[in-house]
Amino acid sequence: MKPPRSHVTSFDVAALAGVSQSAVSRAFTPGASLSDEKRARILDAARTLHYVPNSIARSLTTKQSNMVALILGNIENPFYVRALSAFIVKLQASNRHILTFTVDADTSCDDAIMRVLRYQVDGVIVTAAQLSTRMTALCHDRGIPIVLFNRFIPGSDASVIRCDNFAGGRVMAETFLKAGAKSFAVVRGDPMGATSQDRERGFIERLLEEGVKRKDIPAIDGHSLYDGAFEAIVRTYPRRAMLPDAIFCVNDIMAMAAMDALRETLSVSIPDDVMIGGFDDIPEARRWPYRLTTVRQPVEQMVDESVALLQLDDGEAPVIRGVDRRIPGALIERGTIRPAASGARKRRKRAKS
Amino acid sequence: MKPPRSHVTSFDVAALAGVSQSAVSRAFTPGASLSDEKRARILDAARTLHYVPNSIARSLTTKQSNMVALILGNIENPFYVRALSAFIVKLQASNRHILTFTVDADTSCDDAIMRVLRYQVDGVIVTAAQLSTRMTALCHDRGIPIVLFNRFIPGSDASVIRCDNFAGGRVMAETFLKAGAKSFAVVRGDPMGATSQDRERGFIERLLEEGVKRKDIPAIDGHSLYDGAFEAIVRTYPRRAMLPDAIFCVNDIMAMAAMDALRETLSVSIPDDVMIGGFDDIPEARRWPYRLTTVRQPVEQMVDESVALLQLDDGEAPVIRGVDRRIPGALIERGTIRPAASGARKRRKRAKS
DNA sequence: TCAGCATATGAATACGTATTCATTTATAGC
DNA sequence: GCTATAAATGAATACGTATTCATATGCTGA
Repeated sequence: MKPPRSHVTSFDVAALAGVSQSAVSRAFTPGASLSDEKRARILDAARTLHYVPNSIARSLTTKQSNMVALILGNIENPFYVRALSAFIVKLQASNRHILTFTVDADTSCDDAIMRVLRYQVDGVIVTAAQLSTRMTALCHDRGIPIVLFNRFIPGSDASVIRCDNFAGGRVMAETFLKAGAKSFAVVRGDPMGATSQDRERGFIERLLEEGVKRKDIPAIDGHSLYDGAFEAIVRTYPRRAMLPDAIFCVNDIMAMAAMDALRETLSVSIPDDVMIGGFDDIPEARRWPYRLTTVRQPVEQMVDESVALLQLDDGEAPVIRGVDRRIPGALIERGTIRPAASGARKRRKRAKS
Repeated sequence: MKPPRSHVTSFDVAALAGVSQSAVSRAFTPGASLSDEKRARILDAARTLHYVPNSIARSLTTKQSNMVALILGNIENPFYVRALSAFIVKLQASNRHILTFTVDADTSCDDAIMRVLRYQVDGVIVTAAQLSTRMTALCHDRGIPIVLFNRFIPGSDASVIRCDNFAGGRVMAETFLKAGAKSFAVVRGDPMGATSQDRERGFIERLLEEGVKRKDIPAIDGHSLYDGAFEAIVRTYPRRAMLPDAIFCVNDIMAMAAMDALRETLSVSIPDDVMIGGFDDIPEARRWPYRLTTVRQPVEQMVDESVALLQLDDGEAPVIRGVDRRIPGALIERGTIRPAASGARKRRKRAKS
């Protein structure tokens, strides 16, 4: 029975290999000056002793933890799960480790940040959570870059990477219009969240241009949750006659909830009785019961740009702040919106020449 | 412009508060011996200097990183997302931090373990990934507890917490039998994985007892993926006449895929033309298009027991090994299996007295 | 008032590595 | 063969905290 918890250190390896501790350290540092013969001998010794370098101690001297914090709310939304997954894969590939936090959806994540700070992380990514400007300042003071993923916090100088939600909303309106819709509704998520707001505003703006009255575009609160949207839809539309031509849900889970609700309670046929538009293009959206027409968020690209903004590789670069990158989404046409009316009889003005 | 990256240390705080560095350390250590007056003064000084204790340095002396590694494969399966979420919440509540890793589904996670080891984590949780016994030994040598979540690796002395998959499979068979099914099929996940195998074996065992021939229970490989199961079902059942009475899918995503596939390609009606059983009870399973009858895995309890097994709180306890806890699942009856035949004309033997 | 004890406090040190600096050894240029 | 340069090496130190040890202080009971 060997002594438990006896951590073998670089000194032990050094002793066995007959070299100095410095040499052992160098053997595990790529690019360090060390003869091949000695390196081989050290690695051998390390293997027989089951030596593994202690990253904690390493971080203490390097001041580089090689860790990135990921703070996320609302993990119920598959979109954020996809983003999480993409972040993990991407960061792992560059030999970085991920410290994951969840906070209650749309709660301030200040305490999470405080805990993150203690770990000297190399960067912070925040998604689906509130963040005070004080915390941003705290991070920036310490040279820790912080990027908001699909979040926008007014007054903050944190960098943000987001989908062009406003344009996406417009595209959805355009698509409904081309399909001949004349009455509308929008299911929104967090009424305070910029993401939901932007999508809604883009949608409405385009409709206003077409002469639709603002008061004729009712907003339904779905709270970005399946159940929330399901119940809201059931409550709002007790009878089929009350349905508009088209409903824009600001994200896909809520669109799926709306479809399920309408089909279950009113046996509605989609898109014949009502058209549905979503946003995100989560994997479920293309499945058979839904075949949702939606705006795809370019997750991979958004993740790539977020990580790039962290500048993980040159530690001395000043932290980038204040970037606000909007990446366009792409309309994915599936079965919940009728194809553009072929007769071209609906276009009032601004008809494509 | 203040000097960037200048980390304020406990010495700085000590200087400002007019005390020793030891005192500052004690001010941040609950239960340490320090006068209230001095503690208040130190916390004040810390606040004005924006001081935050450095957990890295702390971990170096305490040999406690307060971090737990979570290694997961197949994040596509919502069940594991739920587990992930539960783990994060639970560990976060006890002030622990989570280091997240993903590995390719059913790939060995040895390299992830190696990286984890470097961080001196207090515990490791592995789910949906292979793990060599060598790695288990490596962790145990270092006193790092490791628990397999819903995984079983023969020959390993890692502890495992899992659902009683075998019993769950039996229950599903029983339910099909009570509903009057006479022909069956099973969609399995990873043919090598113990989880999938156990569910399948339990299912088959119960059917054999009823006189069903083994060769009459075809197995279809769905690879635990939605798309995998969808395609396998389409390929296996080109015509409706070929369908058995009941199909047991060893997890819910594959059950959903099977339902979608059968409805889309054959316009099959469920449960009238064919009954479907799942396993997991993911949130999607209860949604309108599915209303899946399934075996619920008690995620919360499984997570609680997993964390308990880590013994995070008494660091000196020897690591628990070799535990194999099987927690029973619960049958959730919804709409994809007909209710038990009321005429009670089908029960041959072992009829409930 | 004093022994006896619990509490407060600071100096010093350990934790395990990376890295600087000085020294030695190999390499190249002529 | 000799100098100029580059590579290799080890000793020593820094990183920021927790903790041990010894000392000082306050408090109890007689």
